[in-house]
Amino acid sequence: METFQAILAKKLSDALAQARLPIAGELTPATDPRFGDYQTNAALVLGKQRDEKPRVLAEQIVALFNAGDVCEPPVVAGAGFINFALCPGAVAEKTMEVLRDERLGVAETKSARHIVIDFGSPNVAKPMHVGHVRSTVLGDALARIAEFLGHEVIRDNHIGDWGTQFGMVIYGWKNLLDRQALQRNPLAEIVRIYKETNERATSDPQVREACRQELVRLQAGDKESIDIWNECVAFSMQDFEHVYKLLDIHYDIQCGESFYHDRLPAVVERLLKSGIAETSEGAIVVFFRDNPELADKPLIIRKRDGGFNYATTDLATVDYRVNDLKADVIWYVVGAPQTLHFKQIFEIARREGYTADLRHIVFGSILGEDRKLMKTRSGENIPLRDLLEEACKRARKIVDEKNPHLSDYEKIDIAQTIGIGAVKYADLSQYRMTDYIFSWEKMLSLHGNTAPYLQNAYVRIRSIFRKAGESSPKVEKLILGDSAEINLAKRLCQFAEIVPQVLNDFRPNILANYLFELANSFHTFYEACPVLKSDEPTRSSRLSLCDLTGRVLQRGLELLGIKVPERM
RNA sequence: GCGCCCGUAGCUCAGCCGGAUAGAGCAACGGAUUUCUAAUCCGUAGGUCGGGUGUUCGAGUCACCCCGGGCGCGCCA
Repeated sequence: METFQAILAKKLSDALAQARLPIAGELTPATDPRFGDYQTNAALVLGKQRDEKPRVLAEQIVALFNAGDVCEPPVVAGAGFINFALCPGAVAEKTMEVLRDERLGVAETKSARHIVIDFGSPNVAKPMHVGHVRSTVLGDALARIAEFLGHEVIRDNHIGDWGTQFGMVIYGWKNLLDRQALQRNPLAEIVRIYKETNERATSDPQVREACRQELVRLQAGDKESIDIWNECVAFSMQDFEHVYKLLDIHYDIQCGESFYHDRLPAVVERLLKSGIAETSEGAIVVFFRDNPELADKPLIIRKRDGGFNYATTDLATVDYRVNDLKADVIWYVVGAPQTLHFKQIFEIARREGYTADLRHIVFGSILGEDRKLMKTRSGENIPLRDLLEEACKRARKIVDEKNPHLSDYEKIDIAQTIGIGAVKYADLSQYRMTDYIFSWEKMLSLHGNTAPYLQNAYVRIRSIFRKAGESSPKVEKLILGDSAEINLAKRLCQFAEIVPQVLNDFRPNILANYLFELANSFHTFYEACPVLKSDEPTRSSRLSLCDLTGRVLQRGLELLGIKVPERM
């Protein structure tokens, strides 16, 4: 099934061929309804290339354009734009096609890739906090969309389970652990001993040295150290799993840093052998002398003391993903501060001859109302678990107000769907690069571009079907009489154009924005066009539009990792 | 000091490869409802796109220079 955009683009290139003109410009949705439904700037681009008058070229193109029954004869406007207005009949037919299609018109990609997506990546012995929200939610949404488009996706949780911090954790475990506290709340106790050790180490060189010794023992495979480490990892994983369950997120593999531990020496040896790395001041370092941007920013892959660092791990990770997992694309959904680091890693991978497409998907921070990094009043990171539970609690309050008669069981479920959806949507509806200000009021508002607003549109549709006592009707032909009906139908046909766009530049906010506009179009339709009260065949036609709108909303939100309730 | 990112309505934000008179939501103001969930819709008002110079038929978008904010720059991850 082809989108209108694809059909018109094809017709345009046919017309250009007939006019003996090369393909130029682009065919995009109209910037304003006054210009019809689609527009092209082809004549403007060609005019510039060939030094001819754009409007004259546009007239030539229009004359040769075979509109068929898809659109009205195109119109030249402005400096040389060509505008296309769809025929209502074609819209009705296309909407029927979408209605009959499981995939709602979205084509599978013709070039399926093996994509490893690295997202989330929490640290062991530290609770997941707000800082992990964006990576986790964004990575999951990209994974869902890539999968839907037909790519083979491996979701990898690159857990921080092997850093320097373990020297401190193990020291704390041996010297400061409160067994009872550990039983009550394991992660909190592990965090406590880590923090306290960290403080002591800062002021006391002896403690620092002891921690270093613990780290050496762990890395040498000492049994007691490994046991403690295992226990800490297990406790942390429990916390992660709880959060992932709440968020409805899963991973295909969770190869943390420790997974690569015994591969690190080989990485360094290889790079030394190939001459990419060299010894400098006792450490093994990679220089990028011929790269102006990185010339003064070398990367250490083995410390003077013989220890490896995260750069080494990341290089081993590239190796594993490409050679063992057969990835030809790797997406790193990691915050902006690590931009330089990934430039260095990618550059080394390139020098080693890796051809996989490595992308650092950068994103901004979540800020508190004070415009600073979101923290608790005492300056601590806010545990993600608390944040999500707070979201559900607040959503519950709204459900209690709006729909008190629902059962308790139902309310819990609905509150979770709304609360978690709100947190995710607040993030995904924003361009990923901008820092955004976290606000409960805004994200849980029933007005505006929020998850609850979209969920409510879906709920209203479900309500119609409950009242009708029937499921989607069988119709042969849609009747698009009212302008609200035509607009809604056009909007529904655009879903297939929007979804693939998200991956152009990793912008789920494009999809979020589309869904918001769809919900708007639906509400306008809902106001203007009675469904159940109208006579056949209008009734069935409108019921079909409702059905399709519901399915697109549901699928679209699902691609963002957000669920819809049946009532709220 | 060098590098990267950001600066758009009172507030929160869209605006991908340069395209027509810069758009939403919230807040403000004015209308609509004995409802298919008003948890809504329709309308009004609100802007020298941080500032400047340049590139061209055309710049919020590209280049360069300033201003303001954030982040990063060999032995943490």
